[in-house]
Amino acid sequence: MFALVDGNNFYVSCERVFNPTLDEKPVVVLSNNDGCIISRSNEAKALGFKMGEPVFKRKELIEQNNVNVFSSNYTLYGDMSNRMMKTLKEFSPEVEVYSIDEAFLDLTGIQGNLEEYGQTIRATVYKNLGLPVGIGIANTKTLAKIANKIAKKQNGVFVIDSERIRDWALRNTPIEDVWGIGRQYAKMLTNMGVHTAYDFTRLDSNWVKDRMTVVGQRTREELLGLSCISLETIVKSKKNIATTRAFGKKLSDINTIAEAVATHAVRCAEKLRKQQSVANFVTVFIHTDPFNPNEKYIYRSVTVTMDEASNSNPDLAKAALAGLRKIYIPNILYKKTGVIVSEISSEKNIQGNLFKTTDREKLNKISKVTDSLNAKYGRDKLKLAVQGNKKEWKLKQEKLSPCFTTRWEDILKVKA
DNA sequence: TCTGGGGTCCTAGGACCC
DNA sequence: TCTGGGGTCCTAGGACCC
Repeated sequence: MFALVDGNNFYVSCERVFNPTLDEKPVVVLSNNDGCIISRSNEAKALGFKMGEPVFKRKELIEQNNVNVFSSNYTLYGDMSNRMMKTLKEFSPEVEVYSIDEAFLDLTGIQGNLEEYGQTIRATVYKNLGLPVGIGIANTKTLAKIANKIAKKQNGVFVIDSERIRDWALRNTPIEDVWGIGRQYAKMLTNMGVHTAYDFTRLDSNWVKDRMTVVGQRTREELLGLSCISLETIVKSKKNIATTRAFGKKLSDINTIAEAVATHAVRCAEKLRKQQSVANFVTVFIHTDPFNPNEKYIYRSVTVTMDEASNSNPDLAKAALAGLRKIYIPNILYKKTGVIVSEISSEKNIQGNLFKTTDREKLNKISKVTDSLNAKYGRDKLKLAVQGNKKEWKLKQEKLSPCFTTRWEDILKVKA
């Protein structure tokens, strides 16, 4: 049996933990650059705020209802997430951290009533962290997802442990709510009269494979109660790593854009080092505002191959900046840039370059010192000169809450 | 004025090999 | 009329997830 534990309105709930005056009030959390609404309290959902909506389109609704608005504070949410996962690991030896707010637990061998066990998990997470979660339990991950959705509408825990309940759950799950059925497939299926998860299971298996590949076929099997997707408890190293951001305002000057590109490249290097990998390719892209109908949309990108795979800040920044110079066109207002590294392999066995003698020892030492200083004194305390100081490209974060759990100055003060 | 930022997997088709 | 029969590798594009 699998349990899917999922934080309710996770980002909003994290904000509420440290600011109880937000309880029972409409709250929304925005995406980077304060662009879209990406987390909503139940009260905000009731007011009609939609997931992913651009916030500027709902200014009025926000003001009329005194909605509390926050920039996203990933430092806080990430730390709360780690703490939540730690608590969950007390309840199962096998935990797959599926996303920042979700985890699958292997409940094989748990004695006694699973519904009660779920309620105990819920209560413990709430006691330890103040975060509300919903828990779905079933014998396949896809069914656990469905159970989780039902749990949130009921008392927080729902168990699918009989054919009768499975049947009922499938008949009451709209096809677009099934894990693995996205917008395109939902549209196609609805047009054919497939409206619920139950309808989907009635389709011919080969027909499903023809039109939705083996992935769709697996989803169907999982809904039927045949487990095809196993628990993945080992964190796999990433095959691509990206750092991309829109600018706070549109930019044209190459030097300012270069600061952003160098900083994104350094961020990629840090992520590589964290998983003990090196990358061979560095892709840089830059584009104008895709939403402005009055200007031509321009998107340019290039992939630079480095002489040797690397994870050092200067190597990646150098490659990324060389790429930027290739694609940059002057006198254009750009909106966003990003760096993506790929062809990732282990840092333990790097393929050397015959014509280059890299002092890798030295580079690694520099990286170690840089990482430890920055861990202690804050991100980018030690940085490359090309990363600049002006931060003109930085994103908007006008409504950021403090980093309550990760920064000494931000610790909550209580008056007694 | 204003619209996020990450990832993964699968398949078809083309280029190439013998 | 009729045009072999295997393979591999790579890429682009499309689907999905949070």
